[in-house]
Amino acid sequence: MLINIIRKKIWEGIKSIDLKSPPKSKIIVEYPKHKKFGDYATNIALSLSKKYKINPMTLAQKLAVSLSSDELFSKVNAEKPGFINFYISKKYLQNALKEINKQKVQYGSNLQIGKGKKVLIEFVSANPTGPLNVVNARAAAFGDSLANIFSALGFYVEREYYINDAGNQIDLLVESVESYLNIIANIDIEELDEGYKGEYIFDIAKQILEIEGPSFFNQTKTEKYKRIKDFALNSILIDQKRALDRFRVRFDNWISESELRQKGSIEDLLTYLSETGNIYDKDGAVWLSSSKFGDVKDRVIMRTDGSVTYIIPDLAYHITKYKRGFDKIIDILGPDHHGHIAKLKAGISILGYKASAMSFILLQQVNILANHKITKMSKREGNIITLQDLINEVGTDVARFFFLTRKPNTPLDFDIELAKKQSSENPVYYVQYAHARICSIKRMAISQGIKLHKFKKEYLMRLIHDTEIEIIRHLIKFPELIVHIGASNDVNLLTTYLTELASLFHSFYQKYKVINPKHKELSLARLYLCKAVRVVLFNGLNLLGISAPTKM
RNA sequence: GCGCCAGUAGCUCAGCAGGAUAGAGCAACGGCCUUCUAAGCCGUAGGUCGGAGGUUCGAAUCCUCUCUGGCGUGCCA
Repeated sequence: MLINIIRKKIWEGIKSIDLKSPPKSKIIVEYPKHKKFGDYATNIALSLSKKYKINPMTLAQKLAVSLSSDELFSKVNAEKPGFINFYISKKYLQNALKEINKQKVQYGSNLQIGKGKKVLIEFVSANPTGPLNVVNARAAAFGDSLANIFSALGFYVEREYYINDAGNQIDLLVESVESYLNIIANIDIEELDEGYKGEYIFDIAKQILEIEGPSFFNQTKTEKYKRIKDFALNSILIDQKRALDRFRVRFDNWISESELRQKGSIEDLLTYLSETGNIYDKDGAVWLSSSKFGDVKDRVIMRTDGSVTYIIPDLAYHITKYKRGFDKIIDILGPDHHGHIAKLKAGISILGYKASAMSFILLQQVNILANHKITKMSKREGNIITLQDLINEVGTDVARFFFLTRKPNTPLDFDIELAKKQSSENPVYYVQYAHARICSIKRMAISQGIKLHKFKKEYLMRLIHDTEIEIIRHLIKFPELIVHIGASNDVNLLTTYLTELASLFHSFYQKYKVINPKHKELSLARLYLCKAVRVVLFNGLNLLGISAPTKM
């Protein structure tokens, strides 16, 4: 990456100037906000000036002079307070296209970063009590794209979905279905007040009756419970998977809570916890001393009735993540799991695992706006907008892009009406259109006998206009951006980046003609530039899980 | 009460690995299709970055306080 090359050169420059001892501080190289300050800039002279008691400007000038002979730069300037601004030479930029077009789908990848380290990303993990909602959709888009980015950075990534198929909410689900069964069969007309109420519950009840017939009711209570539970869970999970599939999200692992419980992991965990001496009895319940490990207070882990609270199976589950040897464990959580993080971290520390290997990304809520008013959704009440609905309304590409333009921890108002109405003005189309345009140009070029295999690298000199150079400048930042996102999890920066690239390209398209049979060399050079833009648009969209159409 | 998140243009939001004149999209206004797709381009207008202090050569960005909104703070998951 260019940014690292520059860092290295600055470092060498510093050594060549006789400072008493070379500095240990990191060399920060950044993109200046304004073009007139060059392509890259460093504040190293400012940050070193204090330590060495030198005037920052003097130091900057010295460094600038020593670096300006490098052919990578057309100019190296020292500026006002003590910045050093680097202007990349046109020749370097022109030649950078070769690298992009050579690497193609690999461009932007950087396998050296992850070096095969194992990353586990758990996301969505919705309760199997109903269809996926819009927060789940946001999590799906975000988690999947983040996983794509980690893969591009050379990590070994697994996407994981944890199925909470045990606990109170499952009992409630079964009771809800049962009440509908009774209603359909005229055994009872009362709807369950506290139960889940969506149409899907009704459908499940109907299907059970269709399959089992009236003899269903002859079974014992426990038999019926098991029948309903198995059928309902299966049906809901299939539905969730189908929706995720349409959303282009595939999980590597589906981990079932009840299976974990069956394997005895809860008992093992409880035994281990009591051995560590971090649990105690109080008020007839068993408590975890989580407050000693950063939680705001101690938590009940076993109720007076002997059942365990949610934290225990979840902790048991998280231990498997460590045991499976992941170096980096990422949980993407919904807003309601906010209070859960401290407990989990405390538990992990108590058990002697490194809590620092875990990171939690909290997604804020998604409000659905209808008639410009927020509609409160509740799975219990069955009035949710599902992922399926969302895909039907706006499509996978739009929905994914929309979710990914926001950083995770800002709440997101999703105006369905607007998204539908403005679908032709949506930024995703803007980016996709740039891609489609390039494909269109390519088709036209071929039809006019201008073929890229006749391109020669000497033609690159013909790319001299600001707009052209500007595009290349942007293109070479792509790998740097992907690395940055891998470190910061700021997936939203990629959507911004692609929008900027599309904007530069549209501008170029408007200003210059690519195909001109009278100027074959120029045409081929521009075609080559287009190709590189297409590579980056394609790879970027691909990382976001969004299609790159060749025609629109 | 305590904790977390947010507060930036009329609206929705970027920017917050401290940097040099705070950005985009939508909405508004004015232009551009005989030429590779107008789902596009060019231009105009719009801001004391919630407020007050502090750290720094330098703060939208870091720290403290404060106001507003959301969420969490279950022997629910």
